Amino acid sequence: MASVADDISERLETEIVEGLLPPGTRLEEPALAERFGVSRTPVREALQRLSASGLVELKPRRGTRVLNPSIGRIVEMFEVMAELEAVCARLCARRADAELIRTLKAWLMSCETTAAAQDVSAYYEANRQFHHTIYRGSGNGFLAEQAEALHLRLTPFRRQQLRVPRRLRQSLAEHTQVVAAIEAGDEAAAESVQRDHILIQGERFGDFLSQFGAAAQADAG
Amino acid sequence: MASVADDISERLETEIVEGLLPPGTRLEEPALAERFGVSRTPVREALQRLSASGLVELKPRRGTRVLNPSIGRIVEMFEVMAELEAVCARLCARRADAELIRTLKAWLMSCETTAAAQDVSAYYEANRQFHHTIYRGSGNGFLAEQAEALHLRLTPFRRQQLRVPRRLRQSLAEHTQVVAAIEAGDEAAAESVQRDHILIQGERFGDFLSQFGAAAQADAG
DNA sequence: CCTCATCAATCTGCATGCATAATTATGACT
DNA sequence: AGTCATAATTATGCATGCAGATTGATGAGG
Repeated sequence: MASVADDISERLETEIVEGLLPPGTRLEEPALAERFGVSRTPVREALQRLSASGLVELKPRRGTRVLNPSIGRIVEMFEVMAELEAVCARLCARRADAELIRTLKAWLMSCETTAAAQDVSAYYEANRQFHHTIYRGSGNGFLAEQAEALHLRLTPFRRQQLRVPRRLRQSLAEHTQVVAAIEAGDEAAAESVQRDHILIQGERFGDFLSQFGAAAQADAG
Repeated sequence: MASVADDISERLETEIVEGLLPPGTRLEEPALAERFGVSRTPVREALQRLSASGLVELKPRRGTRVLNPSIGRIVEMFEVMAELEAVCARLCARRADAELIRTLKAWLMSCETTAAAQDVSAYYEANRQFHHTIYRGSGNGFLAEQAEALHLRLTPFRRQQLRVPRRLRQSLAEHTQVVAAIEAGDEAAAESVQRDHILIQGERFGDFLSQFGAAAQADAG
């Protein structure tokens, strides 16, 4: 049922998100076409979609490469992510029902257990589901989609974040605070806690990259 | 320099935004190809981009048509627009310099004069520039791009809004308030005023519709 | 008269070919 | 030897062709 272009788009997307295709990697149509055993046409369509979702950069007549944003750009994206999540949390506090709060608490617990078990990939999934639940809990499907899309887009740069165990504990504490605020219907608190929760990741990213100095400044234009 | 696909994409975009291609219109590749005097290939690419920017809907094997979202969906989009604008206004109040405030006041005055002159299209442009200035004034280029993109995407549905003269006067008053708040550095006021300014356009049915959940799925397409 | 099944016309998705621009490799000149 | 200019190679953008799916049109049956 899924078209070839869709399939290629998905496979490339996961490879980019999982870090197999690092930022800056050039994606040449003939090579991809041969690799997937298809012609260039569906490959081109797949690249178009990835370009639209902001994962790759498609310069006219100059080829496609995995997006390699500057540090400043990434910080900007985390800022927007923080604001989107803050809005979701606020609307969630306003509109959430008992069912959603139960789901939220379930994922919170899942985050805690996977973190305790040092299961990194399971923690990532639980964390993603936790945030996803808040997006959906906003009661605004469009907002949820936008948040999900940006979350995905930022995944390649969030990957290194939670290697620091102390940050992970603090992150769990913030999750608990957000759930409490949402359950209490405290919109302002939910918004504020969630915004800072994400903003810290942006700052952490800056700290992380500053270790590498200007080398990471390799801008894709 | 601009590729054929880019050109077609832009032309279709303006036609959709300006209402020449109403929501629900089917876009057939052979017809467009003949109309623009090119082959189907660049037409397909153009449609892909429009699909990515959310102006058209591209169902596999079932063709492309101008996006015709349900009322509930439009309300959701306006709600997100309101939140994005609110964030821009808040950051603008925090970071704006004298130069930006001068520009903002200039566009505000342009809005007033074009409104007084009943020049609808000129007013639209002045209004767009006014909001655009706030986006840029946020100091976050990524945020500005997102806001601009959503603003464009909502244009077909905002077109009928300001036909009501009373709404137009109120809109101008709200603009004045936002500028005042930004100039005073009052982040909370700027955020609040701007959010309501946009929310009124979406008619504030967000809370109402969220209670019904899937009931808002009554899609006309 | 209306509903449903079958068939023709049309459109979409993918493959392939070609011209042009960009990238890389090579050689001449300072 | 280093730098610049030139040529070969490669990739991109668009045109064209074909198989399969979808749309609607036509005719049979209730």
